[in-house]
Amino acid sequence: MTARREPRVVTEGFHQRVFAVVRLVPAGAVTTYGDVAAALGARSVARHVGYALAALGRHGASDDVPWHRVLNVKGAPVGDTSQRALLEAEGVAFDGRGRVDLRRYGHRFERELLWEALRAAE
DNA sequence: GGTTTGACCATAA
DNA sequence: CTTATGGCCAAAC
Repeated sequence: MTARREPRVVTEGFHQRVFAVVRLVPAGAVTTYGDVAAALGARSVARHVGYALAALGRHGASDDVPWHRVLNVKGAPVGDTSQRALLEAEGVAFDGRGRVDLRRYGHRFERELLWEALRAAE
């Protein structure tokens, strides 16, 4: 019989869910592409998180999404240089190499809130 | 409608 | 530290 497909993470509402997760990150905290992906169920979709956020600019629906709080796993901003200024304005400190201490500023997603946000995004 | 390009991460050598 | 590879796409050209 045909092989059973395991549930995918990147489904039709993927972009919406990425945005919903990013919205949970409060000012003064940061997260990473990998963490967002993990919150959605699979770390390997980190790339797709990037794709979704890149698409965000095209769509112009980034009003509610604090995209600047998303860093790469090294704790460094990706892309726009204004990202650093935005974070510093929220009280996030950068080290000499332009990196953020993720252990200090990294946001921990709570399951309850995550559920709620994801459910609302559907 | 094929080819190109793009906000990434973990792992191995 | 660097380089290479694999991993669930989707929009623009």
